[in-house]
Amino acid sequence: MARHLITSAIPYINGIKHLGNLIGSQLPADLYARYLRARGHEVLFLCATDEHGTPAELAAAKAGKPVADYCAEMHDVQAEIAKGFGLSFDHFGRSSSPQNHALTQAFAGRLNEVGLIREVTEEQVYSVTDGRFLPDRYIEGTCPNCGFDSARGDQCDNCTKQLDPTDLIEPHSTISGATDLEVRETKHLYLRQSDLRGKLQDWINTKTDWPILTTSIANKWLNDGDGLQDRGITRDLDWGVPVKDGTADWPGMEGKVFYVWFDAPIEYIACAQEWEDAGKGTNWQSWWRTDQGADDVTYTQFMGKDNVPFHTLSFPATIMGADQNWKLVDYIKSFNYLNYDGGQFSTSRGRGVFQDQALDILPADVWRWWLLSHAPESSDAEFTWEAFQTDVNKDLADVLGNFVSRITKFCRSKFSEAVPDGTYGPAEEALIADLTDKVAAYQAHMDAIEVRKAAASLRAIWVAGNEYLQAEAPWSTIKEDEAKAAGQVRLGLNLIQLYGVLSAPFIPTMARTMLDAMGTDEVWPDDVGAALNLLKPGHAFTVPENLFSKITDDQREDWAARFAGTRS
RNA sequence: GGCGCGGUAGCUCAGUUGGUUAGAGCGAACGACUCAUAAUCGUUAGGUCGGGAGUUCAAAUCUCCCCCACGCCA
Repeated sequence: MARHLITSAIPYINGIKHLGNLIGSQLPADLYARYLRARGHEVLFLCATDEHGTPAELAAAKAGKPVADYCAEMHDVQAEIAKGFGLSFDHFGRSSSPQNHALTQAFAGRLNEVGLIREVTEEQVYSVTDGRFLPDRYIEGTCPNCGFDSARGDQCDNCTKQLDPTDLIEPHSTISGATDLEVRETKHLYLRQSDLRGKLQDWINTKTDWPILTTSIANKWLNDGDGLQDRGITRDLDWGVPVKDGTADWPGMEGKVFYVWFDAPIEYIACAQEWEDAGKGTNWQSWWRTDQGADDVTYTQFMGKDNVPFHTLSFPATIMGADQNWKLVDYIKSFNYLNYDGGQFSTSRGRGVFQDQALDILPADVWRWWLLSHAPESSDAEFTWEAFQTDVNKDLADVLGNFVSRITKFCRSKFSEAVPDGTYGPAEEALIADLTDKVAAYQAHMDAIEVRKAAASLRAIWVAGNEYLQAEAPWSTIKEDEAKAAGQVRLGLNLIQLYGVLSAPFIPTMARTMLDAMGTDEVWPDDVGAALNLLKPGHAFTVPENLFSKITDDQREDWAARFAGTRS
């Protein structure tokens, strides 16, 4: 038994996420967490909402609510959706928690103490009407190069020329439309990441087993141009973690907050503290401090590719720089994007299926199975309604669901709703040997977090059951040798139990239904032969409702039309 | 413009350090079966592995050039 710390990238607070966000981190993380727990390991699986920054403030303003209230509400909404998808977080925290405030400030104080913080005075555009400094992308005006009237402060989308906000003609705030903009001086803190470049490079170089996607992105940032740059870790905003030097005030930094990308990863740690404070566990330090028991912890992070630079460099820079025995990540599993019907999912245009809508139309397990079996591991993946329909109908209804139906109903009609008494012969021994290999392959893929391959091997295990039934044909056997047929049915019923256990990480609800119908608990089949003898003759079971009803053509067409356009 | 991941059967994808007739699932055709959600099982067809050149006894797999798609950055 080992100890595994697992974190999923924390979703941003401003609204409900689409399916791409789900398969990009939370869902595979949950798969892995469930698998490791099933294998008997000790797991701490954490996630949270990422709540600070300008987009949260703007979303709250749009909703006409104080930002703190807005975030609290949206946190609950996201927590409910996560529950709906069966995400088995040990705690779903908030980056705005008091624990994260204190820890973020403590990290900053420590980094300052060891000389890794420098102060920089820079000029930024201030909007008098908005009462705030404006990030470049929130300023628009006419491009001095091409005359395009909606050029942003960082770049003109029309002629692609890179701009400074001060280059714009008739600049205005995109938040309020205000034109009374002025340039003001403001002071910010920078983390001297460049000082840590060598240490980070050495560390990344040891990670030869990481996905190429992960290390290539890290190396690019370490080596492109002048190499890793120092990074501003503060902002002129109201909503965030107030800048402090540990617990002391930071002269000249009054009224400023830490940049969201500084405090968000620290929430991974603070979340463990929240977990303990919520009474869900004890000794959170034993998961995060190598001097307090975390030496034997394996830490795995899941995220989309856009998050990789922050997890391979910025956050490790914080951890290494602090030099206080904080746990570094052991393995980063990163994902590409899921596209929707030939294009991108678009939150702004409401294109694609959002998580709440997905749960409205179909059970979570259906989404879990399709998304996981098509996880964008090696490249971007493609969601189409046609593929989704044929895949889930085939896999979940025809291969798995129908297997459960045919064997339970056959037993009920020819024997009873109890496991019949019959022995296993050569055919059954051959199946056990075959399944022993297939289960080993499944475990190997799960251990390696090869999500698609694990799904394929699980499916092969389901198919093996149908192959067996087809070859042995108990419906024919029973006509001349009832005892032999009884053995075949007993094996078939035991297979349902086996499938329930093995499938649980992917489709926990259906798996639960299968195990409940068989009246058994979840016991991992370390010995497949023993596992297929778990249900003894006489053991009562019930015939479950169909595990999954197929998606009809009408439903598919309806949904395809409904989610193509704008979300109301 | 720079960089990154890709470009393998109709579709979605596998292909370890280069090595016998390039694989899987879906879809298709045909056949078997009839217990079951008209489900299942089997067989077959199908690819000059984006294009070109090179290295090698041997390349989807290495090198160079080009084309295409997507993404990131400036």
